[in-house]
Amino acid sequence: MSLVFKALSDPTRRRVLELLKSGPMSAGELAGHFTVAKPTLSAHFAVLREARLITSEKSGNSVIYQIQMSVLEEALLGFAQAFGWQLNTPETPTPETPIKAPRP
Amino acid sequence: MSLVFKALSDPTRRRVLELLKSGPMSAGELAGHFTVAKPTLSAHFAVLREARLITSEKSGNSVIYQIQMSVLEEALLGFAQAFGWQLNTPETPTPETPIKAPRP
DNA sequence: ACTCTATTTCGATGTTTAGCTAAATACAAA
DNA sequence: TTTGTATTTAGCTAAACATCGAAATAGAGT
Repeated sequence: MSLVFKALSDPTRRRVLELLKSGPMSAGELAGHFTVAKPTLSAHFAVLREARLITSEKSGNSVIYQIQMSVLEEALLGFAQAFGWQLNTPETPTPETPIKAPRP
Repeated sequence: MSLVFKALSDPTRRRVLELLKSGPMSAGELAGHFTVAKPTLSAHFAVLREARLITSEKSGNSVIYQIQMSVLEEALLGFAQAFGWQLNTPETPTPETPIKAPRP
């Protein structure tokens, strides 16, 4: 959990996650959205990977990064619960308050 | 937002927030819950104060710390929204899915 | 095999962090 | 005013971090 929050404490890394939210993307493509040097960005990738927030996969001569939403969810959920809060993700609606299936 | 996440990236600081969740507490009282030296803890307080997650107030010869839930909420809410998530706090139930007031 | 492109590793540098002990400060109480 | 308690500041070390340019690596295509 500390690793996740540490990863989230940098704007560049949060932006990377946001970009990956739309779908997997190569390191180079990601780099196009930032002004920092590629080695710097590569280090950011490493931090995100260390926190298991992203996974990498080689494809040809480029590296495709993919977000791990479940890890992000779990960390935020865990923290929110400690404060009596409730986190609803689109994929995981809370059983107690179902949106669909209105009672007839 | 970065400051908040940075503050949350340390277990001791998260624990401090949890303790303060139950109500304001003096620095000494808080220190009783940790094994780290008091100056170290004081530095943690400074980080939390910098992120505006806590406020301090002198009372007699002790300092009372108080959590600022709104700041925590705002940061987490802002982040959750960027990911299409929804954060429900007890004080701020979402209008779209009211728990109380079932339709007759 | 060579070359081009993409990405990471390496090495250097400056900044930040967590932790400590010892000293300073602030206030209360005697 | 002196004493005692609570908290912070000062000064330090060791470890971690951010950033860069340059070099190394991996694969694709010729």
